[in-house]
Amino acid sequence: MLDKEFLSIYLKSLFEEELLEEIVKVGRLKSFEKNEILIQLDQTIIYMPLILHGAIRIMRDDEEDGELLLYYLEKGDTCAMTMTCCLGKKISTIRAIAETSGQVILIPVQKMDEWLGKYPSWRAFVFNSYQERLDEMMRSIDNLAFKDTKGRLQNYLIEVASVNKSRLINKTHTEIAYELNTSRVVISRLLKALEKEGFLSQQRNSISIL
DNA sequence: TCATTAACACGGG
DNA sequence: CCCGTGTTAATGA
Repeated sequence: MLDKEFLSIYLKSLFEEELLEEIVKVGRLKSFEKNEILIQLDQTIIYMPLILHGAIRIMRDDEEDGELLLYYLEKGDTCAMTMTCCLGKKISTIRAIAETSGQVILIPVQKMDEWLGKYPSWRAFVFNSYQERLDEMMRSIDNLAFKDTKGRLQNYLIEVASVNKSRLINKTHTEIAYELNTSRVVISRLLKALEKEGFLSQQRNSISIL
């Protein structure tokens, strides 16, 4: 099912030959559909996901306070939370949901550990991913701490447009409110305001950024 | 001032 | 009829 030719299309620039072969040997290809829940809260992680294409949103969960979008994962990314979970053999503190359909390679935890010492390119990849996720988190925190809801909404829309590779955003006000952890009334009001400013146009069930 | 909750009207599918 | 949207009124941080 997994063959080297196929993998090379996505990962050639990232890893050396032998590592690609190992990935072919132990990795499992998984396709996912839009809105599929890939990792649930409190789930034990046994695979590390490597994203070939598509986008996945990572949500932080809080019992009292609902959920909040942390960041998106795209082609070539892997989940930093998963990596810490794997190394510490911990359960997940996040939820991963498919934003679009796509494919991932699942790599068993033991292998990811083993490769760290064996392949420089893997080591670089892991640290790099970690660094990138940390940066993303910092951006999210800045967003939360220093921007008003309108600014957060604008950034959110731009990010969603970017991962979906489309200016059309097929989300309802309710869904957006949920991901930004605010109420729908506010989203409706702000979207209306942004529409008046000429930042976007609205249709039922979708928004287009101009 | 701006967010939240509840309530209601309107319209499309 | 149900859902998504627009709006208002009351309350709170």
